[in-house]
Amino acid sequence: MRIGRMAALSGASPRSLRHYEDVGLLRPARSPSGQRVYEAADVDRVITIQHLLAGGLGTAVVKDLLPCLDAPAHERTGHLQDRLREEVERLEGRRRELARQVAVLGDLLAEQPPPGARGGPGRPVA
DNA sequence: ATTCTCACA
DNA sequence: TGTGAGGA
Repeated sequence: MRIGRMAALSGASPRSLRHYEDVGLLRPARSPSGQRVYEAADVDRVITIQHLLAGGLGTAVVKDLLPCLDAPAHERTGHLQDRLREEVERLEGRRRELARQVAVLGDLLAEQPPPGARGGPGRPVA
């Protein structure tokens, strides 16, 4: 199938599909005229890639996990699981850091006097 | 009508 | 990642 159909079936825009190829996530064949030719079996792969990307993984990480996604379920090394756990830990750490920052900014905001008529909001104070 | 590459206020 | 140009 060509890029248009893959886009429709996977939900990834043609733009994204070309991008995935640029970063090495996909290697569709080419027709003699230069058009990308995708295998029907790649639809799942593209969908999985989108899930991983949506989960906040970088393209480098996703690229590293591709062999796991291609390998038959019975001969997986657990690398995928390890990597996902690693990412979850990293994101949870970030979540805690963000919560801390939200708390700090929240406190600062609470200390601010209500916006008055003069010297309204938006004016940087010295 | 589709897709391709390249480039960007 | 979107958008548009210019060509096949």
